[in-house]
Amino acid sequence: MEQSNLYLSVDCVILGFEDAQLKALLIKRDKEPEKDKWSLPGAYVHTDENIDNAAKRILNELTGIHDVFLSQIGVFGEVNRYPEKRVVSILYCALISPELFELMAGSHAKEVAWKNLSEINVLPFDHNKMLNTSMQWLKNEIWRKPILQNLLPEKFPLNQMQELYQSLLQTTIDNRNFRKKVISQELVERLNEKTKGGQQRPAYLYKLKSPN
Amino acid sequence: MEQSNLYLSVDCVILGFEDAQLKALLIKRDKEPEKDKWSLPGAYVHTDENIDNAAKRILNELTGIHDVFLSQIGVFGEVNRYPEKRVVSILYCALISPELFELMAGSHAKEVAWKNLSEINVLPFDHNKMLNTSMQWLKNEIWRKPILQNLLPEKFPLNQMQELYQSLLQTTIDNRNFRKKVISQELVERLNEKTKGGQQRPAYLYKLKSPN
DNA sequence: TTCTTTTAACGTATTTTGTACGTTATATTA
DNA sequence: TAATATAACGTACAAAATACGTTAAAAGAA
Repeated sequence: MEQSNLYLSVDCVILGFEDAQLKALLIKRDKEPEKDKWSLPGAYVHTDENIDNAAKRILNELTGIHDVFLSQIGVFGEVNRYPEKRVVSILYCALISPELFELMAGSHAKEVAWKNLSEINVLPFDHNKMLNTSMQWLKNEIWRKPILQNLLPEKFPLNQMQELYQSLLQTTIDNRNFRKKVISQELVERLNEKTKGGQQRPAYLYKLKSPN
Repeated sequence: MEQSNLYLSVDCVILGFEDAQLKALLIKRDKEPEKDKWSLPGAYVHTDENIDNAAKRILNELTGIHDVFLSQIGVFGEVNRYPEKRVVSILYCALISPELFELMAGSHAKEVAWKNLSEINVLPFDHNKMLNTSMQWLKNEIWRKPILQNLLPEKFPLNQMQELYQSLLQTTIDNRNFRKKVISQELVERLNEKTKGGQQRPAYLYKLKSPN
């Protein structure tokens, strides 16, 4: 046999947007190596398990998050990326709205928490590289519909959506051009409802248009 | 241990363009399963081997091709994609000009040959899916420079390049617009040479501009 | 030598897409 | 009802993509 002793894992970069801040979901590891360090949620793929399903399972077991749209975005297979064993990892990414999900640490996660991207420093293994790859991927894919699914609440005003895009892309966007774009590309649909309780003119609410 | 007995392989879709035809490089398998069938070149990744390097090594061992720019384009990990064992495969793709490379079957390849895409029917395992994924990837990536590196001869007339694009994209392209595009995007550079021996007006030769 | 055939080379007008930019409208609170 | 805060919107300009027909240079035939 040409090959053996190789392990396959999945790691997840789950990005969340809340209070105009971009956050990533991390777990505090409850096992070696790097025990007690914060890292991306990840675990081994079972031998009889489809990789996409493994990603969903692992994310759910570690963090309690379920039913999110996970995109496979890369393979991380450097020989020494993980100590002791050769572990090749498939990276998945999702963008979600933290307020829509309840966190529950499980399996080898001692804790789960959202961390502001700006506060995240050194992560174990090649997890920083994974985070960077995810951010890059996101900038390329952000105008496609399915990615937004779990990111915004069901109904939202356009300026909230615009702030989200600005955070993700790290730029400012002209509000008129932003409106034109999301409407012409049929990303959103205006509802007959407005925001309430603000201290100023209310805004129309929108919802994501389902992809055709 | 949560997982074991999982294998990692690499498969390669090598596309070539010759005589205005798009071709794929296949090997005749010299081992089970699917012995004597034509399939994509592929083999196991070694435990102590970087995946990109594995792709280069495997391609070279099976087909004799070396020094090509291989792009990683996907992970194929369905549980039953391969009989008997769980093998997850990483797919690599390259586009090359057949005339620039000499083929030499080796390792578990009994033969190597270019096959017109139109002649390729059922391939073993999920190799048809891999081929489709490659074609799709290619349509998205075709305007980026490095992909063309080994596809055209060193010097070529623009109409040859246009035919190539038309084959790959399966459309017709207006020749004036095509010229405008490749020049404005600085993909090519005109040489002070013309084609010879044709039975009509000679064409200027171009070369690929090296990426900055 | 000139005429015919074949393919190369090229420019302009139009449409579509993206960008820049300032004013008016509608709610709340004082 | 006046002041404040934010939502909503349209137009002019630039850049990119598309559609389209004519002239130019060689080879081969008459």
